[in-house]
Amino acid sequence: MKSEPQEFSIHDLQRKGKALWDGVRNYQARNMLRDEMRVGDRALFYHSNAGGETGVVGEMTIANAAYPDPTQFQIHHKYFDPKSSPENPRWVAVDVAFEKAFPRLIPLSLLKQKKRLAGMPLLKRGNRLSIMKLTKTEYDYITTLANSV
DNA sequence: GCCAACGTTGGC
DNA sequence: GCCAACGTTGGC
Repeated sequence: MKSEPQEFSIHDLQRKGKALWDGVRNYQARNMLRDEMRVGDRALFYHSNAGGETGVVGEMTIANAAYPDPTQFQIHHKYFDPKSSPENPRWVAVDVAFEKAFPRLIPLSLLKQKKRLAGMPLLKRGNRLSIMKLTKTEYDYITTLANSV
């Protein structure tokens, strides 16, 4: 799950313990939040658009299944969507819980070097989704990298 | 700041 | 439904 660290970082999540993962405004990503995420699922936290600090930074778990993203109804919020309504909400959010911050960032450049990660949507050309599935094998391998880099 | 690659909007 | 224009994402 991607977030720009200047917006919301792993350290923000660490401080809060639990947080609303809001602002997803892409249908494909929304469908994954809504249809595929269950309480207890594990997720990697990815810092996007972070200059030299772009990459995977930690782990979290899904603490609450998808429900309507409250920010879509807040007129002055940057995630406000005038086309959405409480009766017919368009966007959903989940709650995430902090698990761990890696001792150091796993840079995107390193992920790209690993042949066994080549199938990850994150590394596919042109992919801009902020929510992506990964296999258990990929997940475990990345957490291994976190401990060995 | 640049720009490729998308996604969305809206005229027709 | 087509498609041009525009907006966004996100790596570099």
